Amino acid sequence: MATTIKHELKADMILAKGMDILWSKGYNGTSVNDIVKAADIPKGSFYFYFDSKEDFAIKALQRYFEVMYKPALEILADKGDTPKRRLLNFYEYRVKVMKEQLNCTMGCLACNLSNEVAEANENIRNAVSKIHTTVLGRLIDVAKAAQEAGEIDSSVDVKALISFIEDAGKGALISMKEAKSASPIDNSLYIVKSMLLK
Amino acid sequence: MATTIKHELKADMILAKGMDILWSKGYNGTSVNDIVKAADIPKGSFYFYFDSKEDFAIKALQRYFEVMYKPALEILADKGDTPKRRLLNFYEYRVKVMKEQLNCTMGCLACNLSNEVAEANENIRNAVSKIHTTVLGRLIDVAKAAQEAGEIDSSVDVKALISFIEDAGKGALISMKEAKSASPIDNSLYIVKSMLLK
DNA sequence: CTTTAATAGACGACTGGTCATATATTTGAA
DNA sequence: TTCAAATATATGACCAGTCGTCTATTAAAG
Repeated sequence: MATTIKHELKADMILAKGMDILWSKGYNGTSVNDIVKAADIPKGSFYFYFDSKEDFAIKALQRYFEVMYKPALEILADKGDTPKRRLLNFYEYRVKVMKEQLNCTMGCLACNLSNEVAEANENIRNAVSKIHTTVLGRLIDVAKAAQEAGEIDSSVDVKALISFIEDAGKGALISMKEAKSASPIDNSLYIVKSMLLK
Repeated sequence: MATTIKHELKADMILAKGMDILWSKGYNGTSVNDIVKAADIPKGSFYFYFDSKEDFAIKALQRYFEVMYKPALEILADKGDTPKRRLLNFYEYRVKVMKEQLNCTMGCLACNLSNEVAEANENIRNAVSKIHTTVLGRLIDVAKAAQEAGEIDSSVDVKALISFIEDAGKGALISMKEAKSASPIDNSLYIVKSMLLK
């Protein structure tokens, strides 16, 4: 119905406005007041559009996946390039976004929330885990295709390698924020290339 | 003087009791009440021993370095082994502690605080940065020694490689907490070994 | 007039931090 | 050795403000 669409539209507007705060200040560092202020809505409205702050965070994660990961996954799936090239395009794209779009701040919303509350909040942990499992699965699929195409040596444990590279990327984001510098993510990309291109 | 020692001793006892909460629940997730409850002291006493919650966190980080990193750095400096072997001992020790002592929970206090509040709190960011810079410096020194001893190929950019491995370790801790599993840190160690032993 | 969408504001619990007061402990002079 | 003066430590009630949440009410739509 029209009302439902309108409802979803406004909920998405609140998510869009509030997501950045959650992203930069974290779950416990972000108050519902911060969100309603950013979205310029009355406080009472927040609970009309979301069950709770936790519900908001989970929907923000879903939105994050749609907005930030979908374009990256399209690069990964683009059949115009070889599998290995698509893998590298994916990694390069992420570094580019982090530098040009986010000025080496905020990092990854999913990683931030995971690191902050995964141990205390099972629902958020599951929401993040779902995203990371999906992305990792796609990456491994492409890497396997690269291996089958002879672009990656058959002796390589592709699943282990890609998981490792993905974790290295997450760690590089922590260092990036801590050092306020692009060098950790540049360095990560540099080593990943040397590993995959050797 | 005696009084100062007594003062420091009690402050350290409060730190010891409160550190675990800060470690597992994060900065914003931990209240001063949580700490005084864990340490079984009146609320007023907290502010006799610490200037603020931020001051407590910074001193907790220093204590974390003393308690958790010092033993690891001793392994790294142990002249009974070759440089490369010490490097591997260091990485193995950390995985062992994380599995046996921490049951694959909590991760690294410094990384947790860094990821949560580095962007919003300059003092905590500096405290964490100091720790990570120190540790990374020691690792690079040993890796350079390994290179000079011919244990690592002279073509390798040691600083870049060790920084990358360190970041990979941090990322693996995020995945470990998220997946509630040891496999990310096991996998990280496995790949690091294959990189250094090849 | 009924029903649903939207909102304002109050709710109790909790936040980090302060402070007056009370109790130990140490000090120096008698 | 004694005893007060001075200093260090201990304590929990209390502060103003904020937290996430909810309910009573209004606005709008059918």
